[in-house]
Amino acid sequence: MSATAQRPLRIGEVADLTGTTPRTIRYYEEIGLLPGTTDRAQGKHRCYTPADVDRINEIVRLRDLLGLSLDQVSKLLEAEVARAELRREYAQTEDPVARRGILEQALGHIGTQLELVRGRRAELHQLEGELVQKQKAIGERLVEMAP
Amino acid sequence: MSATAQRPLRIGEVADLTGTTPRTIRYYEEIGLLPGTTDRAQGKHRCYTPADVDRINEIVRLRDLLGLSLDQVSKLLEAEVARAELRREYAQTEDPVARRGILEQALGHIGTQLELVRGRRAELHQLEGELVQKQKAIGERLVEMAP
DNA sequence: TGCTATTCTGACGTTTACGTAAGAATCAGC
DNA sequence: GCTGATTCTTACGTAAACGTCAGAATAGCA
Repeated sequence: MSATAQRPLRIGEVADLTGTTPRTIRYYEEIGLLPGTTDRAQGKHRCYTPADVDRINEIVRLRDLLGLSLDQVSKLLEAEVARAELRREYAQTEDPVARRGILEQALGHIGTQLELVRGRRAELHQLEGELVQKQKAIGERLVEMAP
Repeated sequence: MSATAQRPLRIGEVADLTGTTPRTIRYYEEIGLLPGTTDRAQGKHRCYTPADVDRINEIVRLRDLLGLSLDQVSKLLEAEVARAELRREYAQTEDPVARRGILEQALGHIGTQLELVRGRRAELHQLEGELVQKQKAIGERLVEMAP
């Protein structure tokens, strides 16, 4: 496999990759949005993986696109943390009933997020319609004015 | 014409109608987002029209749906002062060229708003797509599990 | 091993968008 | 004209989401 640079990332690089700042990343860790790198001696540099970058990008998107507070994002992603937990369980159980239940729960969490996104999109659609109406109205007045 | 209650509205009513508070409305006036009711003696109650309600609703929607700062909203709506100025000019000029210019400017502003709304909607569309992908993946695993 | 860039940990500062409280004034109804 | 509800102005308070600064420590490199 061609390695995509497995070198651990430092906080500054991650900040650049996610359009944030080191301070922001530390803050997210501070409020529990990001996992405090559990095995890290006091004073040592934090290091991150591409997966962490994905996660931060996800946070930023929920924050910016849906206008959620970090608290709300946290709750929404708690479902995701729960999913990670569930995946661990999933790998460890053989019981097909349990596995099915876990997957179905995951489906539910994604469903919640989809509802939010679709709701927001519908509102924007409505707003767009009204703007187009205004546009038309003005356009007509312009036409009436000077044919 | 059946009158739709031409009685001027007070700040508390407007707040209820727009899902805001009197404080918020005064604040918007304070920062120039709403017109300081020009003809109002110090200490007298503010009074509003249904048009004002519409305007506040517009502000709230831009704020909430697009996540714009009040400063950005202000710019997007052309600081109320400038708008009032334009309306005055529009009403006072007979020059069709000037009137056309003003209307065209209005069209431009609406165009800007439309771009924002559509852009945001596209981003949400993208996010929705990714969520649906995840959903499908899980769904397939469920099907594979127990047909 | 030494140097320089980056990061670390507090801790206080800042901005936005209001909330809240106080005391006086206004307004609608009786 | 009185009264109770609402509003007025002024001013300080607040929560969220970081910014910024200081002084020490670390990491990568020559």
